[in-house]
Amino acid sequence: MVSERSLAVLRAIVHDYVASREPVGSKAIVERHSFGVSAATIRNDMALLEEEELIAAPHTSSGRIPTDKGYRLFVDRLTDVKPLSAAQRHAIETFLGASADFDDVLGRTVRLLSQLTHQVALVQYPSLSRARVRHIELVGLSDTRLLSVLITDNGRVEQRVIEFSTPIDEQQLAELRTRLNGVLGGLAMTDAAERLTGLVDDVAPDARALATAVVHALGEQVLAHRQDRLVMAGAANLVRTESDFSGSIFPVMEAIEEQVVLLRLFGEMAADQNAVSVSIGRENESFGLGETSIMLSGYSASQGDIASVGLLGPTRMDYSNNMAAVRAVARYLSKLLAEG
Amino acid sequence: MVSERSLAVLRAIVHDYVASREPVGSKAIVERHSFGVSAATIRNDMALLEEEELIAAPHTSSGRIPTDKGYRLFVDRLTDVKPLSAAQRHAIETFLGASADFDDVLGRTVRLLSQLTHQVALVQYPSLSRARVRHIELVGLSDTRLLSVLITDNGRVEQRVIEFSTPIDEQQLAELRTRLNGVLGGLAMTDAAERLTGLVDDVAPDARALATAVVHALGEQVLAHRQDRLVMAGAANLVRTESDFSGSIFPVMEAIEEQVVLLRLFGEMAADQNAVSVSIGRENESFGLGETSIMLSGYSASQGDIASVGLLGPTRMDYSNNMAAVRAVARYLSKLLAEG
DNA sequence: ATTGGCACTCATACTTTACGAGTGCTAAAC
DNA sequence: GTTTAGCACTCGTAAAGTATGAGTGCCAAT
Repeated sequence: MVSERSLAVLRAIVHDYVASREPVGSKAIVERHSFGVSAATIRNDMALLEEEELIAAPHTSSGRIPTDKGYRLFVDRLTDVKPLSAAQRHAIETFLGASADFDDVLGRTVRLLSQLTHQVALVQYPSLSRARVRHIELVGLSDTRLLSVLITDNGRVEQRVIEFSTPIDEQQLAELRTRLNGVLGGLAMTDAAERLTGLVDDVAPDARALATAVVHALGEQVLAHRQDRLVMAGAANLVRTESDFSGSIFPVMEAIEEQVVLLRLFGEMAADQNAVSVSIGRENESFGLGETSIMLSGYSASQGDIASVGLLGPTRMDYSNNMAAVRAVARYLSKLLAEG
Repeated sequence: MVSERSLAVLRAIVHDYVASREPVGSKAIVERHSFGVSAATIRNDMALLEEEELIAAPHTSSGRIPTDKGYRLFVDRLTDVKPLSAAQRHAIETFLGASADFDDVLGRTVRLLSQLTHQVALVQYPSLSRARVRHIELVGLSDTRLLSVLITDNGRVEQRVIEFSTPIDEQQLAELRTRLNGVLGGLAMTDAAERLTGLVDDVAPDARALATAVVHALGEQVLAHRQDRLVMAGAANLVRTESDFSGSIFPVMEAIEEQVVLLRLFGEMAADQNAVSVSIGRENESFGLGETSIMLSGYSASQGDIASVGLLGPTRMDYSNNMAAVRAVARYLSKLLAEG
């Protein structure tokens, strides 16, 4: 069992190592923190911590650095979420205050978060499932190409091009548009999706082909287009922290750009709206991100659709500060979207 | 004056240095290329090239590497644009073939180009000026918030949220929508912008406030929203080539993420549709990109709107291959957009 | 449980030495 | 005039040896 003081020592080690990037030794601890005991005592505590695999030595005779397990314990039990500084609060309000459309808000959000934390910030587009259909527009682009635009009541605009082998009949198109808006307008997406299936049957046979294709495309817009987009900012920060990675940051950069991996990871991590969940180091190994930590929090788009906002960085990061920033930004974002 | 053979030597040096990243010496040149002369002769040529500042020595007694001026000469006069390999052609067609909407096409384009060149690929959104208004949709999001959606005949969808201090009258909104579509539908953007100004005067006084705000917002959507967006892919490639930079790539990454700098740079470089323009090393110093080369070509969106597509990477890059790739992708992109 | 003392470890920095790729120059050959 | 062989010289890099010192682990005393 690890004593209370041992844990305090762990906290000190995490703190100092994050700040200095250098393995911290017993002597440095007694100097920088007021434990009121000697270095030898700290050494005993450190031996304990090492036995528990909470800290490790990069080489035989050097200071210790926290292990992933150490960070985990630190995050779960040793850090109290300190409130943001006044300057940080102010930054959030000015940065997100003057907001325009949805895309814009998410864009500002990631840039803000990456500035606050000096890490790569990420935000996921919320699923459309709880939004309501506000308007559907069908616009012919050419004889055989059609653009369907789906507008939701929370300001999202989703578009899609539909290709036909035979020319589109303007008349049929207008009827279909009216009909779609009449039937689907105001419905929640999930309900709209259900309604879509039955819709084709009522259409005059000669307009059947058109209707089928459009309905199919809309269905995909609503369903398949679930939570498959991320916005990112601050990739340069990954370069800045490059020395925290044992190898190259190339694979990490690739994973970030690929998005697919991150989306899976986001999916697996719970997106609690009132907490910040953290995934540390090797916990992300299966995603090729064994040396990075990801932290995220849920935010609610209107109607209670929940998506995630968070950040990614080297395992050695300022968890305390970053968690506070993620939490604050997530809350502010929810608030902002609820107002709109 | 530099002899013909000296230039051939420069070509060899550029080629070998780009391939190996190592300063190339006289001996290596006679080994790898069949000049039919001895190393000493090559040395004489190299002395000439050095006098002309086309090559330089990293340290007194080592091989030579091309200077920016050397690359410039190489690009302007020594490289012949080789056609792409069959595999590359194939990649372009399969990658861009199955295209959906405009955003999607540009997204695929950058990813493709970054894969072909192993550099950071960039593509600029074309201005809307020559596109035609296809449809304008005004959708109330709440009492005081309005979403205006502008759809062009080439499939672009631009959106904007407009905020009001007083509640929106649904009736007035419907009228305004009908009127806007009636007046602007089918007009080219530039003409539409002109028409907008006179439009407010004809509106009933009590709807004046609404109309003014909407017209103002639309004006901005059309005009201000000119060429201010870039899509990027392959940032990881910058990390891969990190060793080609003397310092950190951090500032370069920042510039790329900032976009503003790049957009200025894009603006200053000519966007010829039939050529690839290249800006090398110190030529970009004023943009904080003194160690990178940028190359781009124009592509035409429908109706002859021209924007740029290209790439960015370390000065030491395979200009020959990359120029071919940029040119091919730009052409294919133009063709694809013309068809659509 | 804590502490001072002390031997031991080992990464880092520094110096020295050796090596060799590559140049520049000169004088001879073509 | 151009090309070439020869050779002295430079200088970065790698290898090897040496010193330093931060930091540990352990033990016996408090």
